[in-house]
Amino acid sequence: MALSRVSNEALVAAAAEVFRTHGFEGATLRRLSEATGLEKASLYHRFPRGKEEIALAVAERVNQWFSKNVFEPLEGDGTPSTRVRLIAHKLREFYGDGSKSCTLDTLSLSGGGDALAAALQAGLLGWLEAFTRISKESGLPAATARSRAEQAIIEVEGALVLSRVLRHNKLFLKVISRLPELLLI
Amino acid sequence: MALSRVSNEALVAAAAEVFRTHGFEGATLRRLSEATGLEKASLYHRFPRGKEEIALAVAERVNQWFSKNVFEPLEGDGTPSTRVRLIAHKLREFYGDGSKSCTLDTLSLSGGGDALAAALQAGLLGWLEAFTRISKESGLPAATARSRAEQAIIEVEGALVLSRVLRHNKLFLKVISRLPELLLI
DNA sequence: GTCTATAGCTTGATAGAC
DNA sequence: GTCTATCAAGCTATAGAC
Repeated sequence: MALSRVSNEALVAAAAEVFRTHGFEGATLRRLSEATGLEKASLYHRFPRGKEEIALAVAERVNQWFSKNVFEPLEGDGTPSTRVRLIAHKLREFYGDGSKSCTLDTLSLSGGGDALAAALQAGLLGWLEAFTRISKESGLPAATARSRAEQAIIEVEGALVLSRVLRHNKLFLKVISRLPELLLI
Repeated sequence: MALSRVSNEALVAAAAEVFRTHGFEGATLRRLSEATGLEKASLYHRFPRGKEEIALAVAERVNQWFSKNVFEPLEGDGTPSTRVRLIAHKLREFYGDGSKSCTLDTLSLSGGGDALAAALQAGLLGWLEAFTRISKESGLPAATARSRAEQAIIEVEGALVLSRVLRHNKLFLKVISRLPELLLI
C-alpha cells in the first residue's frame, strides 16, 4: 500500500461533485481530472475500469454517507422527532441547501451501466427502509409508515428538480422543514 | 418554403425523446440523427446553431404541448374535478406511465446554455400558474392554492426520479391518481 | 503513484455535390 | 433539402518514463 498524493476519500468526494453536477455523460475525464487534481492516467491507475468504475465508487460512497449520516442516526438515541430533525439538517447540508442535485437523479439517466443502476437502486431502497422504520417507530402502522417514507423521498427528489429549474431553493427548504410531520405521527 | 422529408413536428418530437432519455450532454448528434432519420448535416440545415438550438426547440415544443394539453383544458368546461382528471390522464400518457423522464429534469442538468434554462423555467412557471388557478377555482384561498400546485408538481417530478431508479412505476401512478385530491378542495 | 505523450475513436460542426 | 466527405477538437483509454 504505497503513498497516494490524494486520498481515496478525497478523490471520490471530488468526483461525486462532478457526477452530481454534470450527470454520467457530462462527467468527462477532463472534468474529473481537474476536480480531483490527478491526471487522467492516474485516475486509471486508481480505477482501472475507468469512468464507470469511478461512478460506481461515487454511488457506493454516497450510499455509505447515507448509512452513516441518515440511516444510523435514525436508529440512535433521543425521540423519533429529535432524530428526524437531526437527519433533516444533514440532508440540507448534503444537498447544499437545495443548490446541489441528487446523484440518484443525475447518475440514473443513461450510460452508467447495470452495476451503477443496481447501486443506485440499493441506496434508494435503503433510504426507503430507514424512513419506514422511523415512521413505524413513531407509532404509525407498517403500511402507513411505508407510504410516508415514499412520500418524503419523493418530495425531497422533486423539490431538488424544481429548485434547479427555478434557480431558488425555497421549495427544497420547505420540504426539509416538513420532514418531521411527513414521517412522524 | 420547400418540401421537407421529415416534418418539423416529427423531427422535434423524435429529438425530444433523445433529450429526455439521455439528457443534454448524452444527446449526441449521432443519436439525434438516428432518431430523426436525418443526417447530421441536414439537422444543421434545419437548426443552424446546432444541438443547442434543437434542445431549445424541444423545450419550446414541450411547453406548447403543456399549454395545449394541460393548461388550456384546465380552463375549459366541466367541474374542476373533471378537468383535473382529464389532464391527469394526459400527464400519465406524456410520461409513458412513469417510464419516461421529464425534460425539466434531464435538460436542466448542465451544458444547455442560458436560453434553454430560461425556457425550462418559463415552462415550469406556467405549469405552477395553471395548477394554482384550478386549485383556486375549486375554492381554495390563493396562498393555499399556490402551495397545492407546488406540492403536486414536486410529487410528479419526484415520483419520476424514483420510478427511474426503482425501475417500476407504482409510485408515479399513485401520484397521478392523487392529483385531484392534491389540487382540489 | 503520478506524470507526459499518444493512440484511436467520437464529438460538434462545415463544405460542397446533387 | 438532403446527402457524403471531411475537419478540428474532445473523448476514453493506454504506454512508458520517472
